[in-house]
Amino acid sequence: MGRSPCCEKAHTNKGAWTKEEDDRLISYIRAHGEGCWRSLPKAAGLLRCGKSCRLRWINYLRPDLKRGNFTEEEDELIIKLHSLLGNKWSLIAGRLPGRTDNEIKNYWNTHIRRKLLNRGIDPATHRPLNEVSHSHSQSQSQSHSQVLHLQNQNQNKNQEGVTIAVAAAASVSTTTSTVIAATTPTSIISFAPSIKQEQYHNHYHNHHQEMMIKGSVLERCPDLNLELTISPPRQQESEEQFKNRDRNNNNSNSNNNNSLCFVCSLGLQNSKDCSCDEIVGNSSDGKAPAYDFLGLKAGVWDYKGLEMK
DNA sequence: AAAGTGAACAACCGCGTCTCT
DNA sequence: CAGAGACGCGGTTGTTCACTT
Repeated sequence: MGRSPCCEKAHTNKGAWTKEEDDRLISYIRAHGEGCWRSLPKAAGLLRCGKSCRLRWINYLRPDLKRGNFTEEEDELIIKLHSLLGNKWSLIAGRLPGRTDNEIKNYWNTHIRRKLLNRGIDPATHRPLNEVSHSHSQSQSQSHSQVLHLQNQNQNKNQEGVTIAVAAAASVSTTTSTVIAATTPTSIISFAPSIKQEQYHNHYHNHHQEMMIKGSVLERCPDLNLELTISPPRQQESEEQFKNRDRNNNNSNSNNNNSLCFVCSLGLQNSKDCSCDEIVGNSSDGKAPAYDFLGLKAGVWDYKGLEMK
């Protein structure tokens, strides 16, 4: 049985949007908010498919879009994130305020891909082009699938989910500066409801495979450090316990006053999104100053947060 | 000035996943 | 639990524009 079309194609416009259509869409969403894309076109008086409206709004009309050229820092961040996440454009876009997945995807294909090739790096694997790499492509796909798996699992998260502590420390080097990024070692991914710790171990292979995943990420991106460990679910921790732990984390990092938040690291000091005051990053050895890489505020890496804001 | 070519990016399409009934 | 509808994502295509010949 085939899938029914998302709209009556015979009665919908296609191709470039007109100013009038844009205005209709904007005013409708201003009045009623986003969502219900299927019914939106009719309600807004647009002869468009709901999907098309959603895409137009998200990629072009949304008021919080940044537009304009990508900065060198954004370039490097995209490369880092891509080496970690692969073609998960929406996840990457979630870490770049004001940028859309489509925009980043296009930018990758037109600019960054070439840039990496000029550097002698394979944009698909982030490895030197002259490196023949059967094993590398294997580990690459493995780590990407692991990330994907984490994402998928987390989409099912609920109150009883097992959590996985993630110590993610990363340094993002740019042409103008070096920003050290780190999160608390107790960063937590909320996990699938139905997967208990034992199941997790079965599901996420044995220790050996775990090390391979870590290894593959580190190999491709030596300044990224991902530590996967098991911790009790966040929900099992009382509010007070959590606050205490959070406080301790902050205290232990009181010397890291040089930290930059994510927004500032992109050169957007004084932006409304700046969160320098809230920086909680640290590293287990206390050596690295930290900023909130991947939005890991308060040590909690809610993986869902990696998706579109 | 016109034709050809490639880059950039907006938009479309198909499919996987989630949610609701 | 199954099926249908809705949404979101990633790959691909189409169009426009700038540059070169």
